[in-house]
Amino acid sequence: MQVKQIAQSLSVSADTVRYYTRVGYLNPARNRNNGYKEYGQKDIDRMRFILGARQLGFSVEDIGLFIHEAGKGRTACPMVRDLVSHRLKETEDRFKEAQALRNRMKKAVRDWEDKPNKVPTGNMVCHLIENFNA
Amino acid sequence: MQVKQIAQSLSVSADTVRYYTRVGYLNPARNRNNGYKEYGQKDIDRMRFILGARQLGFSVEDIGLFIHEAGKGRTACPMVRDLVSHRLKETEDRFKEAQALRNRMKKAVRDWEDKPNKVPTGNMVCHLIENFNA
DNA sequence: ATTGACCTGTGTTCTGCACACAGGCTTAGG
DNA sequence: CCTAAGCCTGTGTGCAGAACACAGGTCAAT
Repeated sequence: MQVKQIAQSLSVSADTVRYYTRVGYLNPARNRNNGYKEYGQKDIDRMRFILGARQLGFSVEDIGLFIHEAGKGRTACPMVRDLVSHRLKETEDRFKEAQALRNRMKKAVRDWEDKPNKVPTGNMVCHLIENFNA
Repeated sequence: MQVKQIAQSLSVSADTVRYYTRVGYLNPARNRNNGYKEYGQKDIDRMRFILGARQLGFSVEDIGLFIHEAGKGRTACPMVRDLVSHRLKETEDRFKEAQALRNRMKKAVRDWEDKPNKVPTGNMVCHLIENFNA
């Protein structure tokens, strides 16, 4: 199974598969004839794990820790539990930040509705932005 | 005024100031003696514009467009108005995505509360992740 | 003059892929 | 048997928006 094939069967790009291979999370065999990477069921299962973890907000590095731990025959579950709360906090922060930004932007759009365009004066670039109050 | 000083007076890092200088948005003079960059009021005003624009979700590249336009003596306001709605949509998307991710993560934490840790079996890395249903 | 603390500019690193590119493979036609 | 077209491959590089590393310069106090 070549890179394109496994990529398609998991609905990701071939580059994504190459990336996870590059960082060592997938370990395809090599075709002796042409040097192409040969992926198998093990790689598919591994990819599913990776994609599942990404869907839960874990970083690629986190996933490496899990894989490493499991590779030594030990349970990675405690690490998963520990890290998820950390990542959840980060996500919560990003969520709130995006929300606040969205609100600022909406306010800007409203405020600007009845303001004119102006030619730049002095060091001013755009009065809309410079005079906007968060 | 050296980089550290302007950075502090605007509550950003010196690296941030260096960055905007590197991309050409700030144009400090050079101290003939030591080659250090010398920032002035113009740079402070420019930095304020940049930071204000960043607060409104504009990309660094967007800001470059505004500066370029204003530099030619033309009003950048129409570009600002055009771009803000585009960026607002992006922000809205990121907001929703962060929200969805947060909810998935919260559900995972709840679901996992009454599930045990398990030693990895076969190609499985962590059953918590592998068996989680979004 | 010399120490030591601080500061500087430049180059490199980060995330998670996407893209560029030269070359190899495969298949249809001649 | 050869060739041409067209897909595929691995490797190397690029991206935002800074943060970090580092060798060396500067400056006040000795």
